[in-house]
Amino acid sequence: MVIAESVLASAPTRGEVTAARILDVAEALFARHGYEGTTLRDVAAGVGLRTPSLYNHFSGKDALYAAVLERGVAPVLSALSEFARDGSGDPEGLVVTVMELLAGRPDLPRLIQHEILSGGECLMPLLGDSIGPVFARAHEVAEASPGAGAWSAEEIPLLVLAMYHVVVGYFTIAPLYAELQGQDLLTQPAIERQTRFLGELVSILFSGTTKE
Amino acid sequence: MVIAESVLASAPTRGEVTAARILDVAEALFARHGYEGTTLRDVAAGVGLRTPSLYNHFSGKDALYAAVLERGVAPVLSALSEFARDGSGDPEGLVVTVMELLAGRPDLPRLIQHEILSGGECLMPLLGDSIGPVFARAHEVAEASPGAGAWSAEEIPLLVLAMYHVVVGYFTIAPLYAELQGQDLLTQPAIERQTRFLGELVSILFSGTTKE
DNA sequence: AGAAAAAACTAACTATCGTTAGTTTGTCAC
DNA sequence: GTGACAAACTAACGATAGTTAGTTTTTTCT
Repeated sequence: MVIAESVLASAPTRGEVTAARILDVAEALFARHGYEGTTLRDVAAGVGLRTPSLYNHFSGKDALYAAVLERGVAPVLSALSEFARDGSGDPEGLVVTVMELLAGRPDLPRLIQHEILSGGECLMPLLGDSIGPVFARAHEVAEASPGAGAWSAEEIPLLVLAMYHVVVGYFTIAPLYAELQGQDLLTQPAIERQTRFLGELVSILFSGTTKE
Repeated sequence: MVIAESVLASAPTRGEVTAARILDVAEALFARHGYEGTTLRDVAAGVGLRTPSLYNHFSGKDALYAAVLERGVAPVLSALSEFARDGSGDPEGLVVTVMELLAGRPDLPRLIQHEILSGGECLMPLLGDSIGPVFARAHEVAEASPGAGAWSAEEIPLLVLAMYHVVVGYFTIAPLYAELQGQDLLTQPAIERQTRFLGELVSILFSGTTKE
């Protein structure tokens, strides 16, 4: 059996194609109903398969869930790592990058939030050492900002958490907001507005510049 | 044994006592594992009962969940309504009030987040017209602030959503943060720190005052 | 074309879910 | 005390979950 192919890969196997389709359907269902609320029969039906056929691609429900989570979280983590790697990454650029990433996969934030609410036992192994550097870099940026000293050292992590929640929460509350205010937050103009808003937020909170 | 009774109420029936205990256990379990992930057998075991005994107090799992949600969400909604009722409520006071509320019931934010992730179909009937006035009042405050015009009209709802997510998200991510950074966000000093942080955030974002 | 491997299928098992029926225990008014 | 009612119990049902075994179809390689 030919193993995973990289950049110059050959055409994907039939099995790899259906495996990807399974991941797509499972991601949507896990994001909407959580792990316990999602049934393998629903996943199979979404793909157009019978339940046992899933076992030709994944060893079980747990493994499928882990695969969905890993595939979904990977691009975000790599963006975070790149931001924290060299000292050149600015928070505003990170926010824009992450927003573009999530806009293309609006199920991902809900998937991650479900995982976090359930304790994050499946997410934590994936985080590895991608998170620590982000906090470190946030400290650097905050201290080098014009309004230096505005935030105490113990407040920086709270600021990072706050930014995380604002970014992710926007997507998770979109369905409720649609029914509550009759406005779809996931349209392209709405997402662009939110991205602008986040940019201003970062500018105010990290650089200490008041809005003009 | 004489139990603590509310201000002017008669003594609670034995049934009311166990009903309250059922609600307590169910709230904790629903908050941790969500609706689908919580089993009535676990609820009963947590109370020290057999599963069918739950049906002496609630007509089924759905009704129990609805009761938990209603009891949990009521104080928050009344705080929101009071904030929006007369024009005197300031955002900082609201944030402090809500933080005190949630600090006393740290399961509540996770319960609400689970509900929102699942579409909020059970939450929405409870919201009624408690939410609209909050947005309206936010507009008033933002426009009457010293840095008036700093936020455009279309950004005010985003600001309200952002504040909501920062407040609620703090509690939902606490368990993961504990394992990730080895720090418990739910201790009293940590919550007081977060409350101060939120106060500064509101001050900056609503009043337009830069941190000194 | 034909053999071998991959990937679909049918059928069914075990466990556990929410729920119901019927019974026993406990509590309180008279 | 004794009857009446509330609230616990035991036993079990039907439905559905994840999973396995065994079989048939489809693809792939020579």
